[in-house]
Order: sequence, then structure tokens, then C-alpha cells
Amino acid sequence: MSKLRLSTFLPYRLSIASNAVSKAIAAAYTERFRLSIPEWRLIAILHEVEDATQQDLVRATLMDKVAVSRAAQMLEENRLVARRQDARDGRALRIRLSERGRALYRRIEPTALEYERRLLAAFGKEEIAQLSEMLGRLAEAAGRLADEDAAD
Amino acid sequence: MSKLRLSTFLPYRLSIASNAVSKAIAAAYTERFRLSIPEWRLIAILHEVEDATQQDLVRATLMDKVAVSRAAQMLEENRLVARRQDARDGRALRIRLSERGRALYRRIEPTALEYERRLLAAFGKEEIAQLSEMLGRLAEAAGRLADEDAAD
DNA sequence: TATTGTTATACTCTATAACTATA
DNA sequence: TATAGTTATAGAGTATAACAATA
Repeated sequence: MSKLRLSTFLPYRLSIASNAVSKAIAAAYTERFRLSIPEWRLIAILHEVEDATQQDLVRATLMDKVAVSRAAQMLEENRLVARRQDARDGRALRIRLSERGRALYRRIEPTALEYERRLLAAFGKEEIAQLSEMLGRLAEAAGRLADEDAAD
Repeated sequence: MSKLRLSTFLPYRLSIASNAVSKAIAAAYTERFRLSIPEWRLIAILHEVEDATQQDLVRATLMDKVAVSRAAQMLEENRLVARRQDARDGRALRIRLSERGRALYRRIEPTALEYERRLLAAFGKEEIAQLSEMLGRLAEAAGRLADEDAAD
């Protein structure tokens, strides 16, 4: 008697849900705003913190430095951010949104929130809080799991 | 005053959690069993249904026919499945696990369940059921959302 | 020596379209 | 005409390593 069924296996269900959501959202960002998801993440963080080094962005987005570097270059080419050397550390680049970048953010924000609202339309407020919290716990557990196995 | 913060934005949290879990699991499958996730999914389904056409596998795994075709070819090369033409429909290929494939499945199953257990160690039984159900609702909502927008 | 960021490379996943063979 | 499956191709995303500049 087997205890494993793919359709109820949590990693599978998580992957299906995440792929479905990513696909819908990525389509919206690329078609309507010509942004990749990495680029959108940088813009969202830069709108929160105003000014950050790429290393800060690595920490804030959990993307690696190569992905951040590529996305930042794209944004700079499109004049959505400005980059300049940090005054105190000549290796670091400080990045901030340009006026154009801020204007784009203001156009995206309501769209993003509307997508989230439609995605969660069938969820109660409490359910959403629970889901969000559980996703955090899951990511943490997966990180620990990868670390433990890497130590083998 | 802005209402959007990336760290609390649900699509972002979902993506982070899913990527962390996928990364940990994919590492385990490839290192220990030399299987990609698509290949593992086919094996898991074929263990449940015994015999299926590739089209059946497309429906069961939600992967597209190209991904199923590639994974099935890989599994056949490694003698984990056997493929033969369907008796009634000459276009269709019927696939089943070989004895070797079943033996591999029996080795993977406890590992997969153990990974799931460790991932969910901090979750109560009821929480797991809720999470699983909410992920299903989320995938469904995302599918509807993509369909609606595609109609624009 | 270590760190910030860039470049090159490669591998996986996904998507599309063109193709074949059957229906 | 439509469907099952294959092949080719290209686009994201991600990972690694080698490198330049600076600390």
C-alpha cells in the first residue's frame, strides 16, 4: 500500500500554485510594463528604501548578485534607475529610482494590488494572514533542509 | 502613503517559498537518483495508474506535451519505462514502469515522504490540510485570472 | 585576503511553431 | 481537419567560476 500520491504531495502542489501565479503575473508585467519579474522586484524595493547598493538588493530580494546586476543594467538602460559609486566604498554602486522610474512604479502599484486582490478574492482576511505566515515558515524549513543536506 | 511592500506581497512570498522547496527537492532527486523533477513526476504518476498515454500524463502532471515527451524519452533511455503503441490508436504511446522503474520508485518514495515530513515538521495536521487546500484554490484563481486577461 | 560588481558560460524550464503519422 | 507525439529553437531564470577594482 502506497502512501504517496503526486496530487497531494505538498512540494508538487506548491510548485503548481506558484507556477500558475507567476505565469499570470509575469504576463501582466511584461505585456503592460515591459518589465521582467527581477526588474519589477528591484523597482518595488527601491520605492521602499529610496537608495540601496546592489548588495542591499541581493539581501532584500533573495536574488543572487548576477541577477541583480543584470536587472539593474536593464533598468539603467531604460532610464528607470540611476547608478553612482558609493562615496565611502568605491566598489559599491548606489541605485535609486529616476523620476521616470517612480512614475512607472505609480502606474504598476495599483495593477499589482489589483492582481493580488483578484487572486485572493475567495480568501478571508484571516486565511490570507495564515497562508502568508505558512509560506514564510515553509521557505525557512526548506532553507534549513538544503543546508543540512549540503553538509553531507 | 504606499500600500505595497514586496516582502508581504503574496505572489512574491509564494515564489520565494516554492523556489526554496523546489531547490532543496531537485538537489535531492538529481544527486541521489539522477532524476529531474519532470521525470520524477512521470514515475510517480505511472506508479499510481500503472499504464498511461503521454496525453494522460500531460493532464495528470500539468506539464506540456513537449516536457512529457522529453522526460519520457529520458526514462526510456534509462530503461525505467517501456513505451509501445496503443492498440486502438496508432498515434498514442502507452507508457508503463519497467521492473527497474518500479524498483527505483520504491527507493524514492520513502525519501520523498521524509522530505515532506521534514518540510512540514513545524505544521499541525490541520494546518497542512488548510495549506494544501489553499494552494489548490490559489492555482485555480491564477488560472482563471490568466484566462480572463488572455481574452482582452 | 575579502568584497562589490561584471562577464562568460551553461543548464533547466518553458513556450512556440513546424513537422510526422495517424484518425 | 484534428490529434498524438517529436524536433528545433529561443527565451527566461539560475548557478558557477573567473575577473577587475577596491577595501
